[in-house]
Amino acid sequence: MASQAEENYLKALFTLASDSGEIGLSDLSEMLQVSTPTANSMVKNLHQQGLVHYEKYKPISLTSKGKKEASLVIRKHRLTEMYLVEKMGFGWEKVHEIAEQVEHIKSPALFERMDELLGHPKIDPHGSPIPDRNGKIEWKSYHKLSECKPGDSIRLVALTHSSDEFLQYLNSKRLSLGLMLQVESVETFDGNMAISYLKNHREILSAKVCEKLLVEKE
Amino acid sequence: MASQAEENYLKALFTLASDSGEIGLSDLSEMLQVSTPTANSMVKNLHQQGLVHYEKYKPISLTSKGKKEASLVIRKHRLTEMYLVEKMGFGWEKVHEIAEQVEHIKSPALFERMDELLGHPKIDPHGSPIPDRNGKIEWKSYHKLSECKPGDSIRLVALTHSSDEFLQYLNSKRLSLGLMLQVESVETFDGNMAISYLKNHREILSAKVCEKLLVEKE
DNA sequence: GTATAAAGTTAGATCAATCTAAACAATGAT
DNA sequence: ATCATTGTTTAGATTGATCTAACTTTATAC
Ligand SMILES: [Mn+2]
Ligand SMILES: [Mn+2]
Ligand SMILES: [Mn+2]
Ligand SMILES: [Mn+2]
Repeated sequence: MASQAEENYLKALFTLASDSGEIGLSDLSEMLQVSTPTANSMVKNLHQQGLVHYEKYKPISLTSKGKKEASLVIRKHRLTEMYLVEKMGFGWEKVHEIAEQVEHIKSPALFERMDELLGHPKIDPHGSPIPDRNGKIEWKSYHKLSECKPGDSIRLVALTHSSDEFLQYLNSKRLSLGLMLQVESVETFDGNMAISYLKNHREILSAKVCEKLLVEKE
Repeated sequence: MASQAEENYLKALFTLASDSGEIGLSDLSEMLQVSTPTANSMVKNLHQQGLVHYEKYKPISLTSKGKKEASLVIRKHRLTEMYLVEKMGFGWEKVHEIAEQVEHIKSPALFERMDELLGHPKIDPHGSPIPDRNGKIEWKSYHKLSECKPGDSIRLVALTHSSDEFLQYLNSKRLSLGLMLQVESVETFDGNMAISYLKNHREILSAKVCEKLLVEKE
């Protein structure tokens, strides 16, 4: 059974693989806030276990076994976040830290029960897909709000990143997933967008923010 | 912050203190399934932290600081068990193993929320008291079923031990906490007791079982 | 009271996960 | 092609939690 540390490395590798191209040791060590030698020795360990492809000085990647293991940890993480929000009333900005710990609990029954009680949710509170029991992920191709044009009416469905601060910021603007947004105008100079939503809300969102908001055309 | 291992030692020491007299290293090492030298070095470590009283070759005991810490871990354990049973539908025989892990999660908010959602329960699914936020425990003085006499009508309120097997056994006899029991007869030779309950259930319980069932006179 | 048994301690090793310092390899800029 | 920068690896140490083997102290039994 993978240790807590091993599970965190697998998860980090999976995430890095999905949002960048080649993974270097330094990416991994930075993401996990450990030194490169630490990451290096853990990668060797995971290699021994057949979970990562590794050759000296080459980029790192997960084997299919590794991908599956990683997906299952991510499944536990996201089910937990969803459970904390839906069943325990936590705000979406509070749940990541807790899930980071709960994801390591060894009890298939616990996560199966969360899944059932939640009605087999497909996404977590930040709009990220929840892998199924076999580690399969249904990738949706969403658009960034920043790519929308004036007049577009779209639904906010997910976030590309969900730091505490970003979530707090969205809270302060009353922005939440599922919301319909109207793009009023786009400033070509800096990419600022004016959007309106919820009857009488109107906000100017920076390009930096719009890049992180994923939307779906109805 | 106490590590997972440290928390387990504190909890073991607390439990040993409440159900035996003097605590020897061997009791501790046996309870935690580690070697005596391992327990010995951990006890020294906890002593350094002011959590246990320790002098070479003398019995071990928790300091008041240690007792409080231990109680708070037990609080987390029992709240978790209660939450799993009441809110997630687990059987009382399934929850100990999960709680053994969840009790180490560092998130006061998680346990506060469990407590609220449960309506600040005073006892866990096995009838053991849940310490309050300050680690205070309300000790109830229950009677053992084995001390009851024919004709007694009492309520089953707690268990002195709750191993998986014992809980399964109780399940098979449809015995659960809160139930009213009538003592029909007691066999003086071996202490076997005939009890009736739930309209039409009638069972002979061994002395071994009756010792582990705690009851309250209405 | 001494011998034996039980319980506790010390010493020394291991293993996972981490670190720093130093050496080495690949890249890419002149 | 050379060299500097960047990224990777090795070496060696540390810390927490564990172990076994050997030794010491305390308790128990004749
Ligand atoms: Mn998360
Ligand atoms: Mn984690
Ligand atoms: Mn328990
Ligand atoms: Mn535990």
